[in-house]
Amino acid sequence: MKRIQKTFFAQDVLEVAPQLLGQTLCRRFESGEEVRLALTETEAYGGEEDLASHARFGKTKRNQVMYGKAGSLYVYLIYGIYWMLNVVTGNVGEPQAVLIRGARTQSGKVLDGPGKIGQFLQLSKDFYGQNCLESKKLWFEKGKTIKPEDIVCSPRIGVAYAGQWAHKPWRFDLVNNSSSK
DNA sequence: TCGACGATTGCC
DNA sequence: GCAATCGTCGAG
Repeated sequence: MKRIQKTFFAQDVLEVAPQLLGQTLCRRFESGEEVRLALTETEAYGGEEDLASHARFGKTKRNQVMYGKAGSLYVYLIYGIYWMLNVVTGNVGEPQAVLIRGARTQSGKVLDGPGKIGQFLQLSKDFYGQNCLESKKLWFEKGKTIKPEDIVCSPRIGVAYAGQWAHKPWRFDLVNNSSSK
């Protein structure tokens, strides 16, 4: 299998987020077991001007990795319970990231929601700042290419505080996967 | 330092 | 409808 390279993640987040649909997310556990997920739902977070983004207050201890190299993993704890998985995109200095919201296992199990993804992948703070171009624990491989007409855009989830930015259609779903929303 | 709260989920 | 649970953030 072929690991997805830096040129892909270095694109603008609005290019990367939809193009990640259908690609393969790979995880190697401590036991040596490897699992692969087909991505079905993503969300794009733009720069500091995006009031829905963690970068809206500028660079902070938590979000600094978003300002770094494309392909870096931005993993953070939400509600003290769930670990969220993001991949940094764009150029260094531009805090962009894609949130992984949904995927399907090889056995067909549906992981619907970012918290469940993190649970399944057994994420932790150790993943913060890892680079998916090099990591032995988490990376992306070339999967299926999704046709534009099979992608559905809608507003992002859980960002009502973001004013007009909450309405941006920056959530991307597979069309045959969006019925449950 | 302090108080508030979140890119969520599941149970009441 | 709301509690769980804690690190981070801006304010004081």
